[in-house]
Amino acid sequence: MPEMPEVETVRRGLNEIADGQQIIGIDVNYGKTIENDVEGFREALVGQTIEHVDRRGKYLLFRFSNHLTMISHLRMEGSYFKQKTGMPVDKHTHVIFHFKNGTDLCYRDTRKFGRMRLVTTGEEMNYGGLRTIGPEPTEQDFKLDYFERILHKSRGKIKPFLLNQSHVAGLGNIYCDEVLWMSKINPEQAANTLTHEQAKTLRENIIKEIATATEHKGTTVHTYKNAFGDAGGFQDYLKAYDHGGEKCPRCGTKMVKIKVAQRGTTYCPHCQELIEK
DNA sequence: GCCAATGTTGACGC
DNA sequence: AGCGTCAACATTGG
Repeated sequence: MPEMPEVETVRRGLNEIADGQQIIGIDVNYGKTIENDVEGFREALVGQTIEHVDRRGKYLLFRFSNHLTMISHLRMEGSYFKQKTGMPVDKHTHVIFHFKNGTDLCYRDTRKFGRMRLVTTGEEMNYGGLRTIGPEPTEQDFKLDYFERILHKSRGKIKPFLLNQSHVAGLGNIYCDEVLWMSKINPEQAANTLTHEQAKTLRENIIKEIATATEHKGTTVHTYKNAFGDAGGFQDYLKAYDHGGEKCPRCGTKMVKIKVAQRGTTYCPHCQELIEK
């Protein structure tokens, strides 16, 4: 369940249950989840205490007492949950952190795409997508002049542009369709043809949408229950995503679902008419 | 059986 | 170099 509002919701949940907890053992049931050598990972963390969990874009950053940081990315279906030590886990639970207080922090991921990597704190920005990650989608970090500058350099369509985390962090397929619908911009419009007004509107909608979805603890679709973040309620407010074939809430035209950059994409052909240039 | 699913990345081409 | 495209990763559900 992983766009930024969902990851932020998970982060808040983790801070309630994992902050200050000492790890006394780790079970790894699927080795590929851990990008480090699994034995080294275990040895480095057993005995350590989780001080806090931070977030950058869709990446969770577990801060440990001994100057270590665990980068955790949930990808498509990763989730965390807590239970009492000794309770059984199913076959999709790949990593279990045993806490000294008699609880387990479990990582579950049906598609096995999620990854964890242990690095020295301060070095995390040198790994994976964090190397090139763009600004957080906030008023302070995501400036209009920056957005317009990179839009004009682009050679592609606006939707894949927004999905690229090096342009702006945090948007995924759901919120991308939503902000384009809100902004009345066709997902296939060339990014470098957006007008000043369109760029301004789109930026404001991105900031607003991510904040509002986070307030609602994110969106839950096609996923399971009982995991952090899955208490999300924002699915009730989605206008475009998952509404293909239904009437546009703004104009009543039938919404269309197409494929853009290999991702399902829903939009209103009337409100979001494609402007060629 | 076929396709699609809240994501990222490495390989390849221009 | 940098950007865009697309297959691959693995599993489940319609």
